[in-house]
Amino acid sequence: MTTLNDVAKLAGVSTMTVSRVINGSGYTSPAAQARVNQAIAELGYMPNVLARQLRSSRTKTLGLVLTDIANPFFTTIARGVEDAARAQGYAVMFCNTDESVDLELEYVRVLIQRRVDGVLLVPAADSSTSLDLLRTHKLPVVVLDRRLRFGEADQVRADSEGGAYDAVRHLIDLGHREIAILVGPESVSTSADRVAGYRRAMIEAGLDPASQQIRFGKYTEASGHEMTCHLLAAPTRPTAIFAGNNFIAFGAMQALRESGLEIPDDMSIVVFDDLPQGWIIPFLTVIAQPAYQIGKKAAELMLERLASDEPIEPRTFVLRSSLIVRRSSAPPRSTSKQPAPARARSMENPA
Amino acid sequence: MTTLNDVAKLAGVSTMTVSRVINGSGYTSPAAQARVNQAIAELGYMPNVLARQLRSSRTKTLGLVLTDIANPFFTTIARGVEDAARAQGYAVMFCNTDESVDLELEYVRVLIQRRVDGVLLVPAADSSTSLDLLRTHKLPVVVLDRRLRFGEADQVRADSEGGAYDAVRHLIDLGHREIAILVGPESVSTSADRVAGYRRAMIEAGLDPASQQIRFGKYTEASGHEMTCHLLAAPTRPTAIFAGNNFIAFGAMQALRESGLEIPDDMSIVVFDDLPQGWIIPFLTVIAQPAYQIGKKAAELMLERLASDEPIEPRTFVLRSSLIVRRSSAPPRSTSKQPAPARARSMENPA
DNA sequence: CTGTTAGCGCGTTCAG
DNA sequence: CTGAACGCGCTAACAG
Repeated sequence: MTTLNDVAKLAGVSTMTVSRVINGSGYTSPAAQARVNQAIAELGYMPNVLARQLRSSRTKTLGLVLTDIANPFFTTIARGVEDAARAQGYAVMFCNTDESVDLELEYVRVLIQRRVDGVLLVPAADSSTSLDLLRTHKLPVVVLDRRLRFGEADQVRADSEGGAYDAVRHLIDLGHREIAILVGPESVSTSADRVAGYRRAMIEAGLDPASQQIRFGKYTEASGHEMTCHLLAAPTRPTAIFAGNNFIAFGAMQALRESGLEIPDDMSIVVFDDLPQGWIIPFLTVIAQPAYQIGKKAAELMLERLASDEPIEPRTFVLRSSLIVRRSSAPPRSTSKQPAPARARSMENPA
Repeated sequence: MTTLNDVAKLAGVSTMTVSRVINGSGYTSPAAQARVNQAIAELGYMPNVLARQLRSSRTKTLGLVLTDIANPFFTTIARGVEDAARAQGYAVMFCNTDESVDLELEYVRVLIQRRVDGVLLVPAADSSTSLDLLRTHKLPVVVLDRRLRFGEADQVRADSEGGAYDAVRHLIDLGHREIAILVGPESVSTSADRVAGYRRAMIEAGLDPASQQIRFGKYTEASGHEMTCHLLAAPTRPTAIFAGNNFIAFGAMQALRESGLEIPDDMSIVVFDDLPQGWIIPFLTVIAQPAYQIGKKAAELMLERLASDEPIEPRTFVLRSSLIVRRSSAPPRSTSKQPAPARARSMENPA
């Protein structure tokens, strides 16, 4: 590996002059600059960022800890983070926790040891240990997608409560009265918030949430499948399902297929989470979250904090999510009493 | 930040003893170990990996440069890489080139400057500059998904030629005679190989590839849409489309919908690339690539090379891809002359 | 078994 | 405008 020293020797100057030329800091004579630049080109020299980082104790690297990068929602968030980070010369390290607190903690340790400048975190169920550790080491944190019960940190997420309200309201407007909701772990805020929005819509419509099927599981296809099977085995079958995320919806659809039930004829389905345009025959009625914006905004908050000299008060951004009506939701077959038209709040393909 | 020195002072030993305890290298007395460990716990000390890296000039970090992490094929590869890397204490830095040679080069520069130990690369169209740069800096490279025309490096990819042959053979067996193929850039090996497999199957069946529609574009939805529109506007319309990847297929399906054409009644479609189980109503007949295995194998080759003292000859692994017959392919409507049954080579849901 | 010395490659500080 | 000295935090190579 060629070093600053090699360049300095070849150019016949000191290492400091080379350093100054590279970083454009301080004063250097045009003559020196030319010689240095030529030496750099000749040697194919590339600065050792490691040494620079050790010296400055800033790595220009962010850690992004999320539950599953295979989920397009998080993939899109990741792109938002990366684009915003790269724009300011930051790199990103990705970590998949698979919703495991232990893995999360392990990754947080790795990120601390690698001295990232900040961590963007989608906290698993109970991430207090990770967050404590990060606070101890004075690393700034931005919490993504989920609400934080305790502690202070910047937070960016979509409006789960409002989105769920819109989704359920849509189903009620279509005439549904028996509406099941399938969400992830009760301890994850998105689950709780989506159930809260569900409850609000039901109560507002004079329906009793207590008589409905509200199920907590995991945000996975397998869990969605299992919960739906239980749902269908129960004595009173709902006419509509509100799935807490896209994976749960996939599992639910699989279970419905196995039972020979058609969507939306036998069962309407509305999903929290959209898929990228074109990934599926436009079919699912969804609550679309601004995933890219969530990632971008989170990275920007972090970078702003890192760039600021004065401490910044923790900020929380709740981005709007929007109902997109497609073909998976329709009035219930038997009881088409109130054929109130669905009120789409967004275009099919927003620009 | 607490340092080795702080720990050493608190434990009343030298920094070297602390270092030895932490790394389990050399001899240390149990008494010293105990005192050091207690001091570490007391201070919440975490080693500064940066300094360690600077000293040892090994970062235990791999760079993964791919074209688009939004593509589930690459997402799955990324998981394979990450899992294999983490198993040996390596971290991974992800970079999205969006198929741009310039971005690729920029990222490769970043990775070199950050002194990653090796680079896993899905080369964009003509990546010789990036590869040259990597070779100059003596960084080991594993090339993923695509074939390398020149230069030597480890390579891991799926069998594009054989997979394409199987796909087209399947369509021919169904009775199709007019089969279009839509692929990515001609300069990308997967495009060329898939066309080669296509040609072999056609010729073997006594059909003339030259009379068929063979189109090169990009591996994107927009390109798939555009190519399909051209396809449909041509005087002779094929009865089947072989789409070079999933995004091209999405664009094609969109174009078919716009033209009011039904799949598979009016047009059969077979796709190179599967989606993760459950992401779509099981519908598309596909050539499934072992994406996770590709990523895992590539990372393992790299780690093996990094761990080895002696130089290792470049190795190439071509993994089998497999036909999964679903509902998007059927005999052509008009000319159901040879209703030869499709020979599925894989179960619908392989375990 | 333990400590001392030296230096990884760079940038800050302060003299020239 | 330029250079010399020093240290970021850690570990390899020697002593002891």
